[in-house]
Amino acid sequence: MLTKVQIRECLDTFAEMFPDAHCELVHENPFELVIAVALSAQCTDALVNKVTKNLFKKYKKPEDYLAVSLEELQSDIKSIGLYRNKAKNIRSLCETLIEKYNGEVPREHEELTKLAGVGRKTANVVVSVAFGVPAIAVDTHVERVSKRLGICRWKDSVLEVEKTLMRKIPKDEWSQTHHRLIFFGRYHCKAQSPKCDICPLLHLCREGQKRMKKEKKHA
DNA sequence: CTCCCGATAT
DNA sequence: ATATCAGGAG
Repeated sequence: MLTKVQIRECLDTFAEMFPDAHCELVHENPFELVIAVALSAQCTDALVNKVTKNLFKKYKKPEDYLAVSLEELQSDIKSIGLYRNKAKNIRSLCETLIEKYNGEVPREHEELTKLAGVGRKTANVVVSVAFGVPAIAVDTHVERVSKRLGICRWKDSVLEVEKTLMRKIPKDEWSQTHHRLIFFGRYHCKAQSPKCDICPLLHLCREGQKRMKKEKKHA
């Protein structure tokens, strides 16, 4: 496990590598963000953006998603995968927004998680990106990077990872760090072929050092 | 824990 | 061919 000073070094390095990391899901309002994040489960941001480009032209309000057949909505998001669940969730989510929230996206985390297809991670993204509330959404990248670097433990659950990160990172840096962790994971510390050979944090990364040794043996 | 699932990288 | 992708629900 990394020390407080070592974690500070990680945060500073993330800042140098990705100074303007941000939410890459294209959206113009909280409603579009909720839809985009709900669609993004087990799918790349790039693909979500490709689909929402047309989707957000066709569907502007919650009512619009309820005006078409389930099959039509499925077909509109099919290329994203998990499309049956996601189409069902979006319809249910829109019904709830209309019935309980006057068609608006609620600002409270607890209310957000009551929406179909919106779990803890998605709610964190929405409160953080749409409403400016400090939060750390732990997705596959944040989890992988935190575990590889030793910011948290390998056996930690997603919730434990989030708690650890909140404990070890100053609150006013949560949202920024969250996006930098994602960029670091997405473009540098990748799942399949991490760039350990050029990583500025290799000296404090057990996992990276292990990988480099293996690579040497293979060569 | 399993299932949902197409697109893309390796 | 297989792993992975801004996860959530049952």
